[in-house]
Amino acid sequence: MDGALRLFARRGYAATSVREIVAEAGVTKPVLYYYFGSKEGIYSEILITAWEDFKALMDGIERAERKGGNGLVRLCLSVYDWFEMNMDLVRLAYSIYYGPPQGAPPFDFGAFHRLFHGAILRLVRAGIRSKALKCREPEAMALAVLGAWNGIAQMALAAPETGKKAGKKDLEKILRIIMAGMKTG
Amino acid sequence: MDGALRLFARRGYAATSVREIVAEAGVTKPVLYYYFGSKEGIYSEILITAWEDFKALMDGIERAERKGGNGLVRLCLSVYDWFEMNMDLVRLAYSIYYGPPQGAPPFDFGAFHRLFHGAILRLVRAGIRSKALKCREPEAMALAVLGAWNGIAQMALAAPETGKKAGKKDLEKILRIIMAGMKTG
DNA sequence: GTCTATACATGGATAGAC
DNA sequence: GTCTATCCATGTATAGAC
Repeated sequence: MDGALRLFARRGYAATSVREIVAEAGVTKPVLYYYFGSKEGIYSEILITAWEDFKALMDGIERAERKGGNGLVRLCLSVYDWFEMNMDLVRLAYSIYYGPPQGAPPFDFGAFHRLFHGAILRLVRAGIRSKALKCREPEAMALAVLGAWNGIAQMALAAPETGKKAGKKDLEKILRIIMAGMKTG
Repeated sequence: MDGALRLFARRGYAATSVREIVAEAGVTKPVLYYYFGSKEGIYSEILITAWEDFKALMDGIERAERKGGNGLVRLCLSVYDWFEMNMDLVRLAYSIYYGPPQGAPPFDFGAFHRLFHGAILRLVRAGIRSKALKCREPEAMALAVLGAWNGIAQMALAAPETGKKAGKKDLEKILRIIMAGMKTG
């Protein structure tokens, strides 16, 4: 599954052949069909596994949040850490969520987006309630934060091409700029 | 070329067959090979044409800028108009620039990005010189603006799935929020 | 459970008539 | 320049031995 994900992320779903996948894993075709049933099968299995992992991460953050307060910036940075450890998955997800399905079976990539977006929105609202933030449009504010996160993540994804190495530090910097206009006082 | 672009954007490069392209255009395969040489040929031709078009747009904005002043927000909105008229192209471009090449021949999608980014950065610096903006980090500021643009564009691209219809108005709103922290006074 | 060998569809691309 | 018919590589998937 790791090898298949790497190939899907680097060549695309349709452009990756079963031959390449099994070669990468050092096995033969019947092995793949025995365990996953089809090319679509291994693809779906990869995504379901990743989704469970992401849900667990967000659950953990949510719990930590309840007993201590973590903050918008911290949330974004934690998710960014996960992103850096799962870049292949995110590359594949982005390319299909925002782009063409490439012949791959349907998958609800929006679920990742909604879970993250929801967490941001909750924190923004909490900030407004506690008067740490002054903005009257929490929805737009959440979008601005999410947009910043996406922007940096995408620069990192495009990095091999551009040479620019966007990272956590840039994310922090931009988040601060955005929030400068929203903070009270 | 229009039909091919539509298919590439909706199914992906590798997942689109020459058969489908010629069927969409109402011709036969030899016609495509006569005019474009190969599947890669028609793909490259589409992208080169789009790139010329985008360059012309940015040239026009640049000229208008020199004699009158246009502003960051206006620039973003103009490019957003172009985006809305070329969503198929942008969908394809995003999916390959940020994602896997899908077996398509190399193309410098970064050029679009650099041209837009450069224009934003110039306007930010001009704003700082004229003391309309107070930020000391023009690079990060430009990234925040570009990120906002990308965020809205991507929500629009994902819209068929999510049902949320992000558009020009949302872009304007978010740009205002971002700039609230950067404006002087 | 894992291999070799192969079935069968579809892919991109072309030959050759008109 | 545009067609019909076809070539050949590659694709996913499986049969059947071990």
